[in-house]
Amino acid sequence: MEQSGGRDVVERLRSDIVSSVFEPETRLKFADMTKRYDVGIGTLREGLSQLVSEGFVTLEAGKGFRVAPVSGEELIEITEHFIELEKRAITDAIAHGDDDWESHIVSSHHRLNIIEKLSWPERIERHSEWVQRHREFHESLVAACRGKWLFKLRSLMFNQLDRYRFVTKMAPQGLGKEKFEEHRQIMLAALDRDAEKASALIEHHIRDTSERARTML
Amino acid sequence: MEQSGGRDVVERLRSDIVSSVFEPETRLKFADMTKRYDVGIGTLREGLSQLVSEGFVTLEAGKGFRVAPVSGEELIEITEHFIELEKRAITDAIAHGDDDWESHIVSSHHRLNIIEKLSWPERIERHSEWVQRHREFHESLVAACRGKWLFKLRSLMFNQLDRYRFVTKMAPQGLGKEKFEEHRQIMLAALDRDAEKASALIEHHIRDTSERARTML
DNA sequence: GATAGAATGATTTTCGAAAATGGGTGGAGA
DNA sequence: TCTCCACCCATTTTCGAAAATCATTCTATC
Repeated sequence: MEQSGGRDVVERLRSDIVSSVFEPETRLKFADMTKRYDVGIGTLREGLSQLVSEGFVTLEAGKGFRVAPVSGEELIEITEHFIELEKRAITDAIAHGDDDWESHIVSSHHRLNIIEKLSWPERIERHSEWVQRHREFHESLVAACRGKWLFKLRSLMFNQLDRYRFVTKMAPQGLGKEKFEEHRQIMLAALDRDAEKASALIEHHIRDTSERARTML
Repeated sequence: MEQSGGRDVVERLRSDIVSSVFEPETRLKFADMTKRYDVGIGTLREGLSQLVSEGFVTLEAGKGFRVAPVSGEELIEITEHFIELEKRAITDAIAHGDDDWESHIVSSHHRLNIIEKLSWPERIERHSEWVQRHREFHESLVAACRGKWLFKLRSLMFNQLDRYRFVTKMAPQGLGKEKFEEHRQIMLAALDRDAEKASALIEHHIRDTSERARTML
């Protein structure tokens, strides 16, 4: 089998930062990183550099890379930006989505469901998979929106929220069941082409999650 | 004198793309680029990679980097996003700006003025400087906005607009004088703490420029 | 004892050579 | 004539060694 190759080192890095494998403000030294991810210095540098643009990492000239800090203030700001962008995106997607769009929503929701139905220990075991599928589900909802930049910007904000969502995932279960139902409701509203309802549901879904995250920060 | 060092290779690259030194869709080969910018392959790759996140360059795995395409549709979308973000940013800046904020607006406007007052041939001669000072002026207006991400996102959109602004700059003069006055009006509204007026002026300023650019595309 | 400066070690940053990949040409077989 | 495959060249992508930079400790001098 072909080894990782090193093309998805960015994803692994982002995943590790989101999962707090590296805590905020931690220095990311090349000596350690190259061993951990089994790639060369140059490749790693390119990856880190990309994460700087995404806001996960900071770069101080001459001092190297660090994991970007987190704060309640920033969480609030990111949440508001995301909600704003997402509402516009889903409204447009609902207006212009075709059959492929609908079917992809259904399939990605199903994939998310499979993990969300698992027992608690199994679920945290496969947490990185959950992150991936959760991202894909929300992405599928707005996939049909024209507006390349609208999509880019909302994805930027969504990825940032992943960092903060993580803290709520490690908390005692109970909120899982709620979110489970919320996802279903959002899907149904989208398939029903009810933009108003889908927007409202998403707004509540996101804002509620962020609120909980903020209290746990 | 110390040679370039290679830390601002990103700015030179962006500047060359904005100025259409490399036309859209052009392949950016490392062999040529390393000679042109006098930096190594790795450094260049890191720079290109950053421009991918900013949307100036595209990267197809295995096929290398290309200058991102331009289109009237994208111009419209970028314009609307920028106006939306900029209005929020300037409103917040006007509400919270201090004396330093004001004085920096005045000084950067002055620096822009110096170039805008020049004769036509001199002005296109120093076009890259104009781009820089124009950016700094608009940036100074919103510098006091809290909201790190609001600032980031609006800057992303502003940089994209630079590409499209360029086509209008090469057109026969006449619009120069108008923009000259518009910049002054915007500055006065900001110093007067009139958020409504400043927002309206900026909206018109940007939308008008984009409209002209679109007809010339 | 305090401070500046030099020397040392750790880490980042740069760079070009080597490996991997893609595109294109030509020739053999049908 | 057309298709397929093997080869070759151009280009990208990866990688680690060498140079540059930053932080720290040690020493000499006031």
